[in-house]
Amino acid sequence: MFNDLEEHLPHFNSTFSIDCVVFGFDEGELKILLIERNEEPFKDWYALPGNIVGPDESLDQSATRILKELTGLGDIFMEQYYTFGDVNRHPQGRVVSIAYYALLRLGGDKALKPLTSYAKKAFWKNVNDLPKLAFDHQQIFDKGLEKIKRRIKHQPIAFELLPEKFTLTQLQNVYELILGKKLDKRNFRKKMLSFGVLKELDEKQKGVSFRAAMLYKFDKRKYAKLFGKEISF
Amino acid sequence: MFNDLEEHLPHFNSTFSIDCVVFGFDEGELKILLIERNEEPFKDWYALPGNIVGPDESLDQSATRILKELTGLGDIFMEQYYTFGDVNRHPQGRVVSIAYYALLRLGGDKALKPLTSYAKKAFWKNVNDLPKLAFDHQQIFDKGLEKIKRRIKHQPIAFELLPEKFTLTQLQNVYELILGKKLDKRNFRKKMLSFGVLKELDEKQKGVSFRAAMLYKFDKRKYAKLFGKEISF
DNA sequence: ATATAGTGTGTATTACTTACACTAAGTAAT
DNA sequence: ATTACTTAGTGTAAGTAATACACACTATAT
Repeated sequence: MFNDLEEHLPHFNSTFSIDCVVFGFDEGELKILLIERNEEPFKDWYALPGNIVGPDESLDQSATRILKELTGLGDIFMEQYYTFGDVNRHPQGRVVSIAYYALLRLGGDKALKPLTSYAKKAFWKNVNDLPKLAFDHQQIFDKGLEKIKRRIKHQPIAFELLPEKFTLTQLQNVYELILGKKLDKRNFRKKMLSFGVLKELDEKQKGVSFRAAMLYKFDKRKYAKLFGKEISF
Repeated sequence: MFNDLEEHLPHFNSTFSIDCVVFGFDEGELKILLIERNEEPFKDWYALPGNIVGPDESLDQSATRILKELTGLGDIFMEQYYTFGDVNRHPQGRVVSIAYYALLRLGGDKALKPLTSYAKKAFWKNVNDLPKLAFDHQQIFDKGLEKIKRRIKHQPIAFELLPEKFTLTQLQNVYELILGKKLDKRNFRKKMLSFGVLKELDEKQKGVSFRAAMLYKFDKRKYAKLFGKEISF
């Protein structure tokens, strides 16, 4: 299939891979998905989920596949954000890695059963309490977090982390965790509601031992419109 | 050097390349640098400058080298912004391309004498009047323009396009061209000056057949500080 | 009934954004 | 020297958005 390449293009043995920073919001914490590696190099180390891009898949397809293998989920919000290509970032050769971040609704306890051989297991870890990571994955994570910090200020991506029905406090929580600072409750609500993408439901939170909060969902049509525009938080 | 790769990593013949969208501002126009290709595929077509990443250079180094070969200039502001990896984007094989944009002070008439064999010649072309481009380079350009539109709103990168001494009208011009809309002169000046990174010089524009404007330069120290923060234009 | 813990609401002040039009200064032509 | 031309340079008022701030309400648990 790639005979032409050998004949015409200057090339050397090289590989590209995808690495994913998968954010999830659960029990008031911002977490990312890590795996424990089952292969050399860095066997038994913790790492970001990632894999080699196959010859017949595009980068986006590859990222989607990796997440599917890991979580069983499709239709996840993801976005490519940076490509890491230092010469020695992989001890076994030249591997350029294209990084994606993903935002995931944790909601129910979705069991993580990686279908891949390269990972022993997968688990969620609070972003403020990460172990030492393999390769340059700490750097990849740092840049990913920085990216969604910027992004959340200008586009309504926070919803991607929440279940279908959520309270305003939960939404505020997501913003506070990503931005790393406290926000004023009244101002937050005023502003959020002013975007006009939230729909108040006739339903309240359940199972809490205090006053139950109203549940909201977001209006997908208006949300899609807003997504195109720049908002400012 | 990359023996390990052959032994351990799944791989196939593949290559990565860098493509650059080099913006320049000249005579009131926003331009980019194009080359006329001297090699197959797409021989004689116009294309963005770009090249294969060498085995011993990082992505940033490679991008810097490409610009140096093309313009003779070093120390150019550039930033990686997206990686294009569709399976069939290159007719001869799998080539993933990491895209950079660069902002360049045109100022004097710097002759463009490409030192590379793959380009017959290089020239500047107004962004609103681009010819048909090779590969997926139109798409790469589109995304690059979109990127600096976003970026210029939040970070003071416009200066990178201007000569050391410039007038406020020139600065406004850059903003208008990138954002693609007219701005109010008084409001623009008010806001720009409020950032506190501009220094008024004791010097005026020369060689114009009308009232000469004051020249400004920007204060690099304050500029560096501001660069870290988010501004909003 | 009482303690507890989180929900939900309004206003006043300040800062920022927008819209808008004329005079000043220099050059070129007569 | 006068005039015509072209761009430079300036202020204010009105509207909009951001911020700071405190207490009563409601559901549950004991």
